[in-house]
Amino acid sequence: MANAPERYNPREQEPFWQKVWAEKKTFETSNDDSRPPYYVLEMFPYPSGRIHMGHVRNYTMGDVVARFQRAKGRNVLHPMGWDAFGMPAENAAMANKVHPREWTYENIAAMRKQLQSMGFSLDWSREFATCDEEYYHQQQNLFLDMLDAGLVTRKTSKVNWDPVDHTVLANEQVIDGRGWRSGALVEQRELTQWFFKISDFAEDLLDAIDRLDNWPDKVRLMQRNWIGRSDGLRILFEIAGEGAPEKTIEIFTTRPDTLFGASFVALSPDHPLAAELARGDAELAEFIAECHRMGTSAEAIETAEKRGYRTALKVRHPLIEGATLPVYVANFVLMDYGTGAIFGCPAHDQRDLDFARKYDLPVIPVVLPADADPKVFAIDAEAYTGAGMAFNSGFLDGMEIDAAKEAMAAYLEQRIVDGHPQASRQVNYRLRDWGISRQRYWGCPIPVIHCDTCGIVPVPRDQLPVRLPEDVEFDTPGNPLDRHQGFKHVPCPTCGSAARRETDTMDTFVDSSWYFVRFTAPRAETPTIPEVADRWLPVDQYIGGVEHAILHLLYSRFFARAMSRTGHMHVDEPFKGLFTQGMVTHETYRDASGDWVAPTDIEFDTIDGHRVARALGSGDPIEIGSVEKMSKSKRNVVDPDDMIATYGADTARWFMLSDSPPERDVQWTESGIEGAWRFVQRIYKLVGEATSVLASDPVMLETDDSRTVDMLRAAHRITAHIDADLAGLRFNRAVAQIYELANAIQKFIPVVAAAPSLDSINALRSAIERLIQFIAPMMPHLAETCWKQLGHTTMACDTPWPEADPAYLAEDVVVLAVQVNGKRRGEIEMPKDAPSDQVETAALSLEAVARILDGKAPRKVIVVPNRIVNVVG
RNA sequence: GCGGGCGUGGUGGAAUUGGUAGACACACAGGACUUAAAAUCCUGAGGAGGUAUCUCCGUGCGGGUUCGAUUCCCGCCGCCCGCACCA
Repeated sequence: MANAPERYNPREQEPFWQKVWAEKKTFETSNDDSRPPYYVLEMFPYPSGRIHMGHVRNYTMGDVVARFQRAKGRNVLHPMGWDAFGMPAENAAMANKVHPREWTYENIAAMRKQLQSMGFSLDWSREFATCDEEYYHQQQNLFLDMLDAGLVTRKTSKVNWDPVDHTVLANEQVIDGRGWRSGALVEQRELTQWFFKISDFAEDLLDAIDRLDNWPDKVRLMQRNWIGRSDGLRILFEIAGEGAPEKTIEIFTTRPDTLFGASFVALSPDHPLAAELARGDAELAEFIAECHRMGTSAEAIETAEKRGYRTALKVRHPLIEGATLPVYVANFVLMDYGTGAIFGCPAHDQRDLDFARKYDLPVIPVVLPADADPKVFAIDAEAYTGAGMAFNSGFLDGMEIDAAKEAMAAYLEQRIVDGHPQASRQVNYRLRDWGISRQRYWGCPIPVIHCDTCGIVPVPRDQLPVRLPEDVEFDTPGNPLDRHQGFKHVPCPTCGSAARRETDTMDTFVDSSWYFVRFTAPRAETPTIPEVADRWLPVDQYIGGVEHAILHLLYSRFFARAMSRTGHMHVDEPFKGLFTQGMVTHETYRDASGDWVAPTDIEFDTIDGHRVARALGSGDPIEIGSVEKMSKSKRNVVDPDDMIATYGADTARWFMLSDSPPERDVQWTESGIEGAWRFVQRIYKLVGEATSVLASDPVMLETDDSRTVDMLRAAHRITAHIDADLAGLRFNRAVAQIYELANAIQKFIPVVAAAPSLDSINALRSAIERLIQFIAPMMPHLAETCWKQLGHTTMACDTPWPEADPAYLAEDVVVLAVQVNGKRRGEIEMPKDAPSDQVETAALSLEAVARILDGKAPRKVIVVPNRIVNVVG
């Protein structure tokens, strides 16, 4: 290339190629395509107004996967959309008097432009926002289908109320007793709410985790714990004496083996029996009221001591003739787990022990640790919860815990109390139904009508969608829909009398629980086209932040099941492969007064090998602080737009993929981005040099220079590595391999230039073309520019992925390390697969080995073929 | 408290099933080019000692298994994450 410019200019090249891809519809995906499908998806963004570095990292990874799979011959679906309902739009409406719709769509337009400037291979023809009428219309259809299928329920229960956002939160959305979004301390309120019956699927959601073998173990474990299966026993305790409102109390336990150590029974303050007893006991009523005031925030729970109120009731011990146990109402017993009642065995449960010490109840050890002496074994301040053998326990004595549990269950199941078996096996889950009612405007309206005569009436399908009204006020807190007379007051669809429209909207997590299905047929007039959904799903590779390990991923797994049950598709697990990427971090800086300072306001220097920072302009000293997740409050945010303007998208993409393993946090550094920039320029220069050498006339046909074969060997070896690394999402390792290839080519170019042969020119062409193809998924614009310069008229992104030729991978000579007593003392070069005795002889003949052996014969020689020899002296 | 993960040069990080620790990059130092700087290119480098060949020590700490341990086992120390009155 005669007039090739010195430097690569991304400001010219990037928009150019983006325009070409858009015009050629390069990345638009057809549902009818004979190539095998591959669905790669990154978690779609909330349209906050600007993309951040976390988006850049997330979508760059997804784009590498998409472009790689595309080059490997797959029909790739790689869509993008917007998780567009939610509170921030309403907050903006309140603060700036702008309608949430307007605010949201403006943000989407701005962010779409930013994403497009990154050059992602997205199919923009499938784009939608969850606040699009089309989308929430279909979501209302789904809701009604789920209602018909019995997957939706309405119940009155205690709910988490966020006093700042004026709305209800699901359990999953309460973090450390605070609203996940507002951060406000959550209150408990009694409300009637809509629920999805996710707990119906608890068993299946749990079992199927075992088969999600392309998910991180960490996420699988978190989901397992969240579902929280525990196997236990419900046991009936007979109430002793007369005058009690009931004959029995049913408790739940996972430790029936410790029943002989029971010393009390405790009821939840919300237990119906407790309420009944309180009617005749003012003091108990006061105690229960006090418990309710206590709140259930994490802080309240942690600081609350175990407290109980001793009722007049006693129950008979199920096994010990004549023995009775006192019945307490205790503040630590939860009504919505198990039966709301427990038996306490203080010796083997810390909480029960604390309670027993406080109220001076007996502590009877019934599990003996392996080495303990039964005569002296006693419980002091710590309960024994480990393994051991039952003792003090009648027919259980001598059994290990598991056997004792089983024996107790089998025994009690046979006994009849009050007409029922005394015990029944019970599986309990921590997972609760998913409350989806939100008292907000900017969400998907729940399509039902409340009629005093007909009850709950679904909005007829031909009247869908229930549209969000435009004319709403955000001046007062609370739900604008509830104040909107035209929206709220409607005739009953069944009887025609005056009725009330449901004014709650759905939790925005509903929107994100099926968007990945909708992408397969985004304009369908039904929620899905089942055969199309079945073809694409499950998503082959889903990529996003680990913060969604429970909420979003569990809800989506539930939705896939619900949608399968209602016939919208036939795939139970939505995401075959899951990858959770790390965060983007940056150093933090503070000035003398302790205020955070933005990196753009600082200049850096190196003094005595130490980095020092000064404020731009004033020159005041700045303290370099810890590396933290980029956040506005710490002012350590770097704007992707600035990076793209300065270095271009490819440089930002390359930096995001280099060095740090994708699942770990990556630290954004100025030197790192500079390094990426230099590599972009280096590749460009290398291609320029290679191009001129490739154009030279070969002076001979073949070459006897071994460096040509070495070049090909390296190129093919690296091809194999990169292939495996990209398939396994080990981008940082692929990057290292690409550097090696670039280094090898750089050394090879002068070799070819000095003595161009047909052989060496072909080897160089093969190597440099591979290099460009390897960088193509990572730096697509640079790759296209280079590809063109290498004389191609087709695009790099349309070129099949290069293969590694096994002939070049096979080594005929290997270097084996030689150890003496496990210490490396030298190496030998041997033909591949040389017989062990030859290897041994060669190793022993090494001077260093002979010197250390000092004439003595080795005791043993271990030969690991083609790897290592260890001489044991 | 329960559960899980991590700990390797100045830095980010490599290292198949236990088999040559430190690939690749960043930063650094020296050199070349330049009036000079930037850019670029070349060279060096885990630590200690030695002119060099070389020797010793080295993957948080202490043990163990093994011909051989960053990798497996046991016990500590430190950091990070998740759950948290779930009976």
